[in-house]
Amino acid sequence: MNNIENNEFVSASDYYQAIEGLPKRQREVLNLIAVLIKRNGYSPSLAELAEGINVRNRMTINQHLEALKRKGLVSWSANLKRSLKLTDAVAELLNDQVEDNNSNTIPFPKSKSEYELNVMGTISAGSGIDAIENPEKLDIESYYAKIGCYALKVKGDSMIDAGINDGDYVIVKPNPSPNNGDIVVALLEDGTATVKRFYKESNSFKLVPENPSMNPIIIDKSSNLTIQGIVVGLFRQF
Amino acid sequence: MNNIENNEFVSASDYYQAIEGLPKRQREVLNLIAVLIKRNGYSPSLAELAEGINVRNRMTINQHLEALKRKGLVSWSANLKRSLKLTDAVAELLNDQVEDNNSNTIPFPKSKSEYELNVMGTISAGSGIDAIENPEKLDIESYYAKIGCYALKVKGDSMIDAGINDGDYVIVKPNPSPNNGDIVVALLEDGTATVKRFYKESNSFKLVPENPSMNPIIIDKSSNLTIQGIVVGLFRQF
DNA sequence: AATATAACCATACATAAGTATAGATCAAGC
DNA sequence: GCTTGATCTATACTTATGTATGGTTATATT
Repeated sequence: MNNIENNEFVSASDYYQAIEGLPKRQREVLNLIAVLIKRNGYSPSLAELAEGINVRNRMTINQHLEALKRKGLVSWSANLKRSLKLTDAVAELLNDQVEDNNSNTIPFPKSKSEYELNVMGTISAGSGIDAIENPEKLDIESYYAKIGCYALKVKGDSMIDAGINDGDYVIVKPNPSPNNGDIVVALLEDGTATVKRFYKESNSFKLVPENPSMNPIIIDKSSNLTIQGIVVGLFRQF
Repeated sequence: MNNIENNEFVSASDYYQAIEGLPKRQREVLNLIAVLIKRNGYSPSLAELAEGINVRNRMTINQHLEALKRKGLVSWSANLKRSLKLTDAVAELLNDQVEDNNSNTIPFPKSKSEYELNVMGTISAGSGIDAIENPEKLDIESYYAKIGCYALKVKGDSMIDAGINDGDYVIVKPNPSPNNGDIVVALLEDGTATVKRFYKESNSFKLVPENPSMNPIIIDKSSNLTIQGIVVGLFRQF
Protein backbone atom coordinates (compact mmCIF):
# COMPACT_ATOMS: atom_id res chain seq x y z
CA MET A 1 0.00 0.00 0.00
CA ASN A 2 1.82 3.07 1.13
CA ASN A 3 5.48 3.59 1.08
CA ILE A 4 7.48 4.09 4.20
CA GLU A 5 5.79 5.26 7.36
CA ASN A 6 6.72 8.32 9.31
CA ASN A 7 10.34 7.72 9.84
CA GLU A 8 11.58 9.24 13.05
CA PHE A 9 15.13 7.97 12.71
CA VAL A 10 17.75 10.54 12.09
CA SER A 11 21.13 8.98 12.47
CA ALA A 12 22.93 5.75 11.74
CA SER A 13 23.00 4.92 15.43
CA ASP A 14 19.21 5.03 15.57
CA TYR A 15 19.04 2.44 12.82
CA TYR A 16 21.72 0.48 14.55
CA GLN A 17 19.67 0.35 17.73
CA ALA A 18 16.56 -0.62 15.83
CA ILE A 19 18.34 -3.50 14.15
CA GLU A 20 19.83 -4.58 17.45
CA GLY A 21 16.44 -4.70 19.09
CA LEU A 22 14.75 -6.76 16.40
CA PRO A 23 13.14 -10.07 17.31
CA LYS A 24 15.06 -13.07 16.05
CA ARG A 25 13.02 -13.94 12.99
CA GLN A 26 12.66 -10.36 11.83
CA ARG A 27 16.39 -9.98 12.06
CA GLU A 28 16.85 -13.12 10.00
CA VAL A 29 14.54 -11.79 7.31
CA LEU A 30 16.38 -8.49 7.24
CA ASN A 31 19.70 -10.24 6.90
CA LEU A 32 18.40 -12.45 4.16
CA ILE A 33 17.16 -9.46 2.22
CA ALA A 34 20.62 -7.94 2.35
CA VAL A 35 22.23 -11.21 1.32
CA LEU A 36 19.91 -11.85 -1.61
CA ILE A 37 20.13 -8.30 -2.91
CA LYS A 38 23.89 -8.48 -2.79
CA ARG A 39 24.05 -11.93 -4.31
CA ASN A 40 21.50 -11.47 -7.05
CA GLY A 41 21.62 -7.75 -7.72
CA TYR A 42 17.84 -7.49 -7.57
CA SER A 43 15.16 -7.60 -4.90
CA PRO A 44 13.94 -10.93 -3.58
CA SER A 45 10.36 -12.11 -3.84
CA LEU A 46 8.28 -13.15 -0.85
CA ALA A 47 8.58 -16.76 -1.95
CA GLU A 48 12.35 -16.59 -2.00
CA LEU A 49 12.45 -15.07 1.45
CA ALA A 50 10.05 -17.72 2.73
CA GLU A 51 12.24 -20.44 1.29
CA GLY A 52 15.30 -18.79 2.78
CA ILE A 53 14.08 -19.03 6.37
CA ASN A 54 12.14 -22.22 5.81
CA VAL A 55 8.54 -21.18 6.15
CA ARG A 56 5.81 -22.40 3.86
CA ASN A 57 3.77 -19.30 3.44
CA ARG A 58 4.43 -16.00 1.72
CA MET A 59 2.02 -14.33 4.10
CA THR A 60 4.39 -15.06 6.96
CA ILE A 61 7.02 -13.09 5.16
CA ASN A 62 4.57 -10.35 4.37
CA GLN A 63 3.86 -9.95 8.05
CA HIS A 64 7.52 -9.84 8.97
CA LEU A 65 7.97 -7.23 6.29
CA GLU A 66 5.06 -5.22 7.61
CA ALA A 67 6.74 -5.18 11.01
CA LEU A 68 10.09 -4.18 9.50
CA LYS A 69 8.37 -1.51 7.47
CA ARG A 70 6.70 -0.09 10.56
CA LYS A 71 10.13 0.18 12.09
CA GLY A 72 11.44 2.05 9.06
CA LEU A 73 13.94 -0.56 8.00
CA VAL A 74 12.47 -1.63 4.65
CA SER A 75 10.09 -0.26 2.09
CA TRP A 76 8.43 -1.32 -1.16
CA SER A 77 6.13 -0.08 -3.86
CA ALA A 78 2.63 -1.52 -3.48
CA ASN A 79 1.63 -4.16 -6.01
CA LEU A 80 4.97 -4.13 -7.77
CA LYS A 81 6.84 -7.40 -7.91
CA ARG A 82 10.28 -7.45 -6.35
CA SER A 83 10.17 -3.83 -5.30
CA LEU A 84 11.40 -4.48 -1.78
CA LYS A 85 14.33 -2.40 -0.70
CA LEU A 86 16.30 -1.83 2.45
CA THR A 87 16.24 1.68 3.83
CA ASP A 88 19.43 3.35 2.66
CA ALA A 89 20.98 3.70 6.10
CA VAL A 90 20.20 0.06 6.84
CA ALA A 91 21.66 -1.10 3.56
CA GLU A 92 24.80 0.75 4.41
CA LEU A 93 25.03 -0.63 7.90
CA LEU A 94 24.59 -4.17 6.64
CA ASN A 95 26.39 -3.91 3.36
CA ASP A 96 29.95 -4.47 4.43
CA GLN A 97 29.00 -7.56 6.34
CA VAL A 98 27.38 -9.40 3.49
CA GLU A 99 29.33 -12.30 2.06
CA ASP A 100 28.66 -13.88 -1.28
CA ASN A 101 27.94 -17.26 0.13
CA ASN A 102 24.95 -19.25 1.15
CA SER A 103 24.90 -18.01 4.67
CA ASN A 104 22.28 -15.50 5.68
CA THR A 105 23.83 -15.18 9.09
CA ILE A 106 25.25 -11.73 9.44
CA PRO A 107 27.29 -10.87 12.45
CA PHE A 108 26.79 -7.69 14.42
CA PRO A 109 26.48 -4.78 11.99
CA LYS A 110 29.32 -2.34 11.82
CA SER A 111 28.54 1.33 11.81
CA LYS A 112 29.78 3.49 9.01
CA SER A 113 31.19 6.00 11.42
CA GLU A 114 33.92 3.53 12.20
CA TYR A 115 35.43 4.51 8.90
CA GLU A 116 35.24 8.21 9.41
CA LEU A 117 37.64 10.51 11.15
CA ASN A 118 35.91 13.02 13.42
CA VAL A 119 37.16 16.49 14.26
CA MET A 120 36.30 16.60 17.93
CA GLY A 121 37.28 20.19 18.65
CA THR A 122 39.91 22.89 18.77
CA ILE A 123 42.92 22.90 21.04
CA SER A 124 44.82 26.02 21.93
CA ALA A 125 47.52 26.24 24.56
CA GLY A 126 46.32 28.01 27.64
CA SER A 127 42.73 26.96 27.13
CA GLY A 128 40.92 23.72 27.41
CA ILE A 129 39.81 21.77 24.42
CA ASP A 130 36.92 23.59 22.81
CA ALA A 131 34.77 20.61 21.93
CA ILE A 132 32.54 20.64 18.87
CA GLU A 133 29.02 19.59 19.71
CA ASN A 134 28.38 17.88 16.41
CA PRO A 135 31.73 16.61 15.25
CA GLU A 136 32.34 17.12 11.58
CA LYS A 137 34.02 14.56 9.42
CA LEU A 138 37.45 15.09 7.97
CA ASP A 139 37.02 14.58 4.28
CA ILE A 140 40.41 14.45 2.66
CA GLU A 141 40.67 11.81 0.02
CA SER A 142 37.50 12.27 -1.91
CA TYR A 143 37.56 16.04 -1.58
CA TYR A 144 40.89 16.37 -3.30
CA ALA A 145 40.40 13.51 -5.70
CA LYS A 146 37.24 15.10 -6.96
CA ILE A 147 39.11 18.21 -8.00
CA GLY A 148 41.74 16.22 -9.78
CA CYS A 149 44.55 16.25 -7.20
CA TYR A 150 47.31 13.77 -6.61
CA ALA A 151 49.88 13.40 -3.86
CA LEU A 152 53.67 13.53 -3.90
CA LYS A 153 56.02 12.48 -1.16
CA VAL A 154 58.50 15.21 -0.30
CA LYS A 155 62.21 14.60 0.21
CA GLY A 156 64.23 17.42 1.69
CA ASP A 157 63.58 20.40 3.90
CA SER A 158 63.61 23.40 1.56
CA MET A 159 60.10 24.30 2.71
CA ILE A 160 60.50 23.52 6.38
CA ASP A 161 59.57 27.00 7.55
CA ALA A 162 56.26 26.60 5.76
CA GLY A 163 55.66 23.47 7.77
CA ILE A 164 56.50 21.05 5.00
CA ASN A 165 58.86 18.49 6.42
CA ASP A 166 60.90 15.72 4.86
CA GLY A 167 58.66 12.72 4.33
CA ASP A 168 55.45 14.69 4.17
CA TYR A 169 52.92 14.16 1.43
CA VAL A 170 51.91 17.26 -0.48
CA ILE A 171 48.58 17.22 -2.23
CA VAL A 172 48.91 18.85 -5.63
CA LYS A 173 46.20 20.37 -7.75
CA PRO A 174 47.12 20.62 -11.44
CA ASN A 175 47.24 24.28 -12.32
CA PRO A 176 49.68 25.80 -14.80
CA SER A 177 49.00 29.38 -13.70
CA PRO A 178 49.69 29.88 -10.05
CA ASN A 179 49.27 33.10 -8.12
CA ASN A 180 52.12 34.88 -6.41
CA GLY A 181 52.82 33.24 -3.09
CA ASP A 182 51.40 29.87 -4.02
CA ILE A 183 53.49 26.86 -3.18
CA VAL A 184 54.04 24.98 -6.43
CA VAL A 185 55.51 21.86 -7.88
CA ALA A 186 57.81 23.13 -10.60
CA LEU A 187 59.76 21.39 -13.34
CA LEU A 188 62.88 23.27 -14.36
CA GLU A 189 64.52 23.29 -17.74
CA ASP A 190 67.28 20.95 -16.64
CA GLY A 191 64.73 18.28 -15.81
CA THR A 192 64.80 18.75 -12.09
CA ALA A 193 61.73 19.26 -9.96
CA THR A 194 61.10 21.17 -6.80
CA VAL A 195 58.52 22.39 -4.33
CA LYS A 196 58.83 26.13 -3.75
CA ARG A 197 56.90 29.29 -3.20
CA PHE A 198 56.21 30.92 -6.58
CA TYR A 199 56.48 34.58 -7.53
CA LYS A 200 56.13 36.13 -10.94
CA GLU A 201 58.16 39.26 -11.62
CA SER A 202 58.54 41.46 -14.67
CA ASN A 203 61.15 39.43 -16.54
CA SER A 204 61.48 36.33 -14.46
CA PHE A 205 59.93 33.79 -12.15
CA LYS A 206 61.17 33.33 -8.62
CA LEU A 207 60.99 30.03 -6.76
CA VAL A 208 61.60 30.78 -3.11
CA PRO A 209 62.48 28.16 -0.49
CA GLU A 210 61.15 28.41 3.04
CA ASN A 211 64.47 27.57 4.61
CA PRO A 212 66.86 30.43 5.44
CA SER A 213 69.92 28.40 4.48
CA MET A 214 68.76 28.19 0.88
CA ASN A 215 68.55 30.70 -1.95
CA PRO A 216 65.74 31.45 -4.32
CA ILE A 217 65.84 30.11 -7.84
CA ILE A 218 65.45 32.77 -10.50
CA ILE A 219 64.17 31.64 -13.88
CA ASP A 220 64.23 33.86 -16.91
CA LYS A 221 60.89 34.15 -18.59
CA SER A 222 62.31 32.93 -21.87
CA SER A 223 63.34 29.70 -20.22
CA ASN A 224 61.23 26.63 -20.06
CA LEU A 225 59.54 26.42 -16.68
CA THR A 226 56.67 24.07 -16.20
CA ILE A 227 54.36 24.42 -13.27
CA GLN A 228 52.88 21.05 -12.54
CA GLY A 229 50.45 22.38 -9.99
CA ILE A 230 49.94 24.10 -6.72
CA VAL A 231 50.12 22.57 -3.28
CA VAL A 232 46.67 22.58 -1.73
CA GLY A 233 47.10 20.14 1.09
CA LEU A 234 49.53 18.29 3.25
CA PHE A 235 49.47 15.05 5.13
CA ARG A 236 52.03 13.75 7.58
CA GLN A 237 52.24 10.53 9.50
CA PHE A 238 54.06 10.70 12.81
CA MET B 1 16.58 -17.98 -20.58
CA ASN B 2 20.22 -18.26 -19.75
CA ASN B 3 22.20 -15.93 -17.64
CA ILE B 4 25.01 -13.90 -19.01
CA GLU B 5 26.80 -15.02 -22.13
CA ASN B 6 30.47 -15.67 -22.34
CA ASN B 7 31.88 -12.45 -21.08
CA GLU B 8 35.22 -11.71 -22.58
CA PHE B 9 35.65 -8.39 -20.85
CA VAL B 10 38.33 -8.20 -18.26
CA SER B 11 38.87 -4.62 -17.25
CA ALA B 12 36.91 -1.49 -16.61
CA SER B 13 38.26 0.06 -19.77
CA ASP B 14 36.82 -2.76 -21.84
CA TYR B 15 33.41 -2.00 -20.39
CA TYR B 16 34.03 1.65 -20.93
CA GLN B 17 34.73 1.08 -24.61
CA ALA B 18 31.69 -1.11 -24.96
CA ILE B 19 29.47 1.55 -23.43
CA GLU B 20 31.04 4.23 -25.59
CA GLY B 21 30.39 2.25 -28.73
CA LEU B 22 26.74 1.55 -28.04
CA PRO B 23 24.11 2.65 -30.54
CA LYS B 24 22.10 5.59 -29.31
CA ARG B 25 18.97 3.82 -28.16
CA GLN B 26 20.84 1.05 -26.43
CA ARG B 27 22.82 3.61 -24.55
CA GLU B 28 19.63 5.34 -23.52
CA VAL B 29 18.20 2.10 -22.21
CA LEU B 30 21.36 1.38 -20.26
CA ASN B 31 21.34 4.82 -18.73
CA LEU B 32 17.71 4.52 -17.80
CA ILE B 33 18.33 1.21 -16.06
CA ALA B 34 20.99 2.85 -13.93
CA VAL B 35 18.75 5.81 -13.17
CA LEU B 36 15.74 3.72 -12.18
CA ILE B 37 17.76 1.33 -10.04
CA LYS B 38 19.29 4.25 -8.22
CA ARG B 39 16.05 6.10 -7.87
CA ASN B 40 13.86 3.21 -6.84
CA GLY B 41 16.29 0.83 -5.23
CA TYR B 42 14.94 -2.08 -7.27
CA SER B 43 15.09 -3.28 -10.83
CA PRO B 44 12.84 -1.73 -13.45
CA SER B 45 10.29 -3.71 -15.45
CA LEU B 46 10.20 -3.80 -19.23
CA ALA B 47 7.11 -1.62 -19.17
CA GLU B 48 8.84 1.04 -17.12
CA LEU B 49 11.80 1.06 -19.44
CA ALA B 50 9.48 1.29 -22.43
CA GLU B 51 7.70 4.24 -20.90
CA GLY B 52 11.02 5.84 -20.06
CA ILE B 53 12.19 6.04 -23.66
CA ASN B 54 8.74 6.48 -25.07
CA VAL B 55 8.11 3.25 -26.95
CA ARG B 56 4.81 1.42 -26.86
CA ASN B 57 5.96 -2.12 -26.70
CA ARG B 58 7.79 -4.14 -24.10
CA MET B 59 9.22 -6.30 -26.85
CA THR B 60 11.22 -3.35 -28.09
CA ILE B 61 12.85 -3.15 -24.72
CA ASN B 62 13.38 -6.87 -24.64
CA GLN B 63 15.28 -6.68 -27.88
CA HIS B 64 17.43 -3.84 -26.66
CA LEU B 65 18.14 -5.84 -23.55
CA GLU B 66 19.04 -8.89 -25.62
CA ALA B 67 21.58 -6.78 -27.46
CA LEU B 68 22.96 -5.34 -24.21
CA LYS B 69 23.10 -8.82 -22.73
CA ARG B 70 25.06 -10.11 -25.72
CA LYS B 71 27.54 -7.35 -25.08
CA GLY B 72 27.87 -8.38 -21.45
CA LEU B 73 26.50 -5.16 -19.98
CA VAL B 74 23.32 -6.46 -18.35
CA SER B 75 21.93 -9.73 -17.16
CA TRP B 76 18.73 -11.17 -15.69
CA SER B 77 17.21 -14.31 -14.39
CA ALA B 78 14.81 -15.87 -16.90
CA ASN B 79 11.13 -15.63 -16.10
CA LEU B 80 11.70 -13.71 -12.89
CA LYS B 81 10.03 -10.33 -12.63
CA ARG B 82 12.31 -7.37 -12.16
CA SER B 83 15.48 -9.40 -12.11
CA LEU B 84 17.37 -7.16 -14.48
CA LYS B 85 20.75 -6.02 -13.25
CA LEU B 86 23.66 -4.11 -14.60
CA THR B 87 26.93 -5.99 -14.78
CA ASP B 88 28.92 -4.98 -11.71
CA ALA B 89 31.64 -3.14 -13.57
CA VAL B 90 29.03 -1.26 -15.59
CA ALA B 91 27.08 -0.34 -12.48
CA GLU B 92 30.24 1.07 -11.02
CA LEU B 93 31.14 3.03 -14.10
CA LEU B 94 27.68 4.55 -14.28
CA ASN B 95 26.85 4.76 -10.60
CA ASP B 96 28.26 8.10 -9.61
CA GLN B 97 26.76 9.89 -12.55
CA VAL B 98 23.23 9.07 -11.71
CA GLU B 99 21.14 11.93 -10.47
CA ASP B 100 17.87 11.53 -8.66
CA ASN B 101 15.92 13.43 -11.20
CA ASN B 102 13.86 12.70 -14.23
CA SER B 103 16.71 12.87 -16.63
CA ASN B 104 18.02 9.64 -18.03
CA THR B 105 20.77 11.43 -19.82
CA ILE B 106 24.03 10.47 -18.24
CA PRO B 107 27.23 12.16 -19.28
CA PHE B 108 30.45 10.33 -19.83
CA PRO B 109 30.84 7.68 -17.09
CA LYS B 110 33.25 8.38 -14.28
CA SER B 111 35.48 5.76 -12.78
CA LYS B 112 35.64 5.01 -9.07
CA SER B 113 39.29 5.81 -8.87
CA GLU B 114 38.37 9.42 -9.23
CA TYR B 115 37.49 9.39 -5.55
CA GLU B 116 40.83 8.13 -4.45
CA LEU B 117 43.90 10.19 -3.88
CA ASN B 118 46.95 8.71 -5.60
CA VAL B 119 50.53 9.11 -4.48
CA MET B 120 52.14 9.61 -7.87
CA GLY B 121 55.74 9.72 -6.76
CA THR B 122 58.48 11.35 -4.73
CA ILE B 123 59.79 14.83 -5.29
CA SER B 124 63.15 15.97 -4.07
CA ALA B 125 64.81 19.22 -4.97
CA GLY B 126 67.61 18.73 -7.42
CA SER B 127 66.06 15.66 -8.94
CA GLY B 128 63.10 15.05 -11.14
CA ILE B 129 59.93 13.52 -9.83
CA ASP B 130 60.55 9.91 -9.12
CA ALA B 131 57.30 8.50 -10.39
CA ILE B 132 55.72 5.44 -8.83
CA GLU B 133 54.75 2.89 -11.47
CA ASN B 134 51.68 1.64 -9.63
CA PRO B 135 50.46 4.60 -7.64
CA GLU B 136 49.35 3.71 -4.19
CA LYS B 137 46.28 5.19 -2.61
CA LEU B 138 46.52 7.59 0.29
CA ASP B 139 44.35 6.06 2.95
CA ILE B 140 43.94 8.52 5.77
CA GLU B 141 40.43 8.61 7.10
CA SER B 142 39.64 4.95 7.43
CA TYR B 143 43.14 4.03 8.54
CA TYR B 144 43.06 6.30 11.55
CA ALA B 145 39.38 5.86 12.29
CA LYS B 146 39.88 2.14 12.48
CA ILE B 147 42.41 2.53 15.28
CA GLY B 148 40.18 4.85 17.24
CA CYS B 149 41.66 8.21 16.37
CA TYR B 150 40.03 11.57 16.22
CA ALA B 151 41.19 14.96 14.96
CA LEU B 152 41.70 18.28 16.71
CA LYS B 153 42.20 21.63 15.11
CA VAL B 154 45.28 23.42 16.46
CA LYS B 155 45.35 27.06 17.46
CA GLY B 156 48.73 28.61 18.11
CA ASP B 157 52.32 27.97 17.03
CA SER B 158 53.98 26.32 20.03
CA MET B 159 54.92 23.37 17.84
CA ILE B 160 55.82 25.25 14.70
CA ASP B 161 59.36 23.86 14.57
CA ALA B 162 57.85 20.38 14.47
CA GLY B 163 55.88 21.44 11.42
CA ILE B 164 52.60 21.85 13.26
CA ASN B 165 51.17 25.18 12.22
CA ASP B 166 48.26 27.25 13.43
CA GLY B 167 45.11 25.89 11.82
CA ASP B 168 46.45 22.40 11.22
CA TYR B 169 44.49 19.32 12.18
CA VAL B 170 46.33 16.88 14.42
CA ILE B 171 45.18 13.30 14.39
CA VAL B 172 45.18 11.95 17.93
CA LYS B 173 45.32 8.35 19.02
CA PRO B 174 44.05 7.79 22.54
CA ASN B 175 46.96 6.56 24.63
CA PRO B 176 47.53 7.43 28.29
CA SER B 177 51.11 6.19 28.32
CA PRO B 178 53.25 8.00 25.77
CA ASN B 179 56.93 7.40 25.16
CA ASN B 180 59.58 10.05 25.59
CA GLY B 181 59.63 12.35 22.59
CA ASP B 182 56.04 11.64 21.57
CA ILE B 183 53.93 14.66 20.72
CA VAL B 184 50.91 14.52 23.00
CA VAL B 185 47.63 16.19 23.76
CA ALA B 186 47.82 16.93 27.45
CA LEU B 187 45.30 18.20 29.99
CA LEU B 188 46.88 20.10 32.84
CA GLU B 189 45.63 20.37 36.38
CA ASP B 190 44.30 23.86 35.88
CA GLY B 191 41.97 22.63 33.16
CA THR B 192 44.01 23.89 30.25
CA ALA B 193 45.07 21.76 27.33
CA THR B 194 48.08 21.78 25.08
CA VAL B 195 49.97 20.01 22.33
CA LYS B 196 53.59 19.45 23.28
CA ARG B 197 56.46 17.00 23.08
CA PHE B 198 56.41 14.74 26.14
CA TYR B 199 59.30 13.65 28.31
CA LYS B 200 59.18 11.69 31.54
CA GLU B 201 61.91 12.43 34.06
CA SER B 202 62.62 11.07 37.51
CA ASN B 203 60.27 13.31 39.50
CA SER B 204 58.42 15.20 36.85
CA PHE B 205 56.96 15.30 33.38
CA LYS B 206 58.20 17.80 30.85
CA LEU B 207 56.04 19.22 28.07
CA VAL B 208 58.34 20.84 25.56
CA PRO B 209 57.23 23.29 22.88
CA GLU B 210 58.83 23.28 19.45
CA ASN B 211 59.11 27.03 19.33
CA PRO B 212 62.30 28.67 20.70
CA SER B 213 60.40 31.63 22.10
CA MET B 214 58.52 29.36 24.49
CA ASN B 215 59.54 27.49 27.62
CA PRO B 216 58.90 23.93 28.63
CA ILE B 217 56.18 23.15 31.15
CA ILE B 218 57.38 21.11 34.10
CA ILE B 219 54.77 19.12 35.94
CA ASP B 220 55.46 17.48 39.26
CA LYS B 221 54.64 13.83 39.29
CA SER B 222 52.28 14.28 42.21
CA SER B 223 50.21 16.65 40.13
CA ASN B 224 47.31 15.68 38.03
CA LEU B 225 48.36 15.41 34.41
CA THR B 226 46.13 13.67 31.93
CA ILE B 227 47.46 12.53 28.60
CA GLN B 228 44.59 12.41 26.17
CA GLY B 229 46.58 10.79 23.44
CA ILE B 230 49.52 10.99 21.12
CA VAL B 231 49.66 12.81 17.84
CA VAL B 232 49.97 10.27 15.05
CA GLY B 233 49.09 12.34 12.02
CA LEU B 234 48.63 15.80 10.65
CA PHE B 235 46.55 17.31 7.92
CA ARG B 236 46.72 20.82 6.55
CA GLN B 237 44.73 22.58 3.92
CA PHE B 238 46.53 25.32 2.05
C1' DA C 1 -7.45 -10.75 32.52
C1' DA C 2 -6.86 -7.98 28.41
C1' DT C 3 -4.02 -6.39 24.85
C1' DA C 4 -0.28 -6.27 21.68
C1' DT C 5 3.41 -8.45 19.40
C1' DA C 6 5.57 -12.37 17.34
C1' DA C 7 5.24 -16.12 14.34
C1' DC C 8 3.25 -19.43 11.97
C1' DC C 9 -0.63 -21.62 8.82
C1' DA C 10 -4.26 -22.03 4.70
C1' DT C 11 -6.82 -20.70 0.33
C1' DA C 12 -8.22 -17.50 -3.18
C1' DC C 13 -7.81 -13.58 -6.18
C1' DA C 14 -5.70 -10.42 -9.38
C1' DT C 15 -2.34 -8.68 -12.34
C1' DA C 16 2.22 -7.13 -13.23
C1' DA C 17 5.40 -8.63 -16.05
C1' DG C 18 8.25 -11.85 -18.88
C1' DT C 19 8.05 -14.52 -23.04
C1' DA C 20 6.58 -16.14 -27.67
C1' DT C 21 5.52 -15.26 -32.35
C1' DA C 22 5.26 -12.45 -36.21
C1' DG C 23 5.97 -8.44 -38.89
C1' DA C 24 8.01 -3.96 -40.83
C1' DT C 25 11.59 -0.33 -42.12
C1' DC C 26 16.15 1.63 -42.30
C1' DA C 27 21.20 1.78 -42.40
C1' DA C 28 25.70 -0.09 -42.96
C1' DG C 29 28.98 -3.30 -44.66
C1' DC C 30 30.51 -6.87 -47.83
C1' DG D 1 22.12 -7.27 -54.06
C1' DC D 2 22.41 -9.66 -49.75
C1' DT D 3 23.12 -9.95 -44.90
C1' DT D 4 23.20 -8.23 -40.42
C1' DG D 5 22.13 -5.11 -36.87
C1' DA D 6 19.18 -1.51 -35.15
C1' DT D 7 14.64 -0.13 -34.06
C1' DC D 8 10.13 -0.17 -34.02
C1' DT D 9 5.13 -2.47 -34.14
C1' DA D 10 1.17 -5.88 -32.80
C1' DT D 11 -1.24 -9.74 -30.28
C1' DA D 12 -1.40 -13.70 -27.29
C1' DC D 13 0.04 -16.68 -23.64
C1' DT D 14 1.74 -17.83 -19.12
C1' DT D 15 2.95 -17.41 -14.47
C1' DA D 16 5.54 -15.31 -10.88
C1' DT D 17 4.21 -12.72 -7.35
C1' DG D 18 1.77 -9.37 -4.28
C1' DT D 19 -2.46 -8.93 -1.80
C1' DA D 20 -6.74 -10.25 0.68
C1' DT D 21 -9.02 -12.89 4.08
C1' DG D 22 -9.10 -15.86 7.79
C1' DG D 23 -7.15 -18.67 11.40
C1' DT D 24 -4.00 -20.50 15.52
C1' DT D 25 -0.56 -20.48 19.37
C1' DA D 26 2.91 -18.39 22.37
C1' DT D 27 4.96 -14.59 24.84
C1' DA D 28 5.32 -10.15 26.99
C1' DT D 29 3.30 -6.11 28.98
C1' DT D 30 -0.12 -3.40 31.33
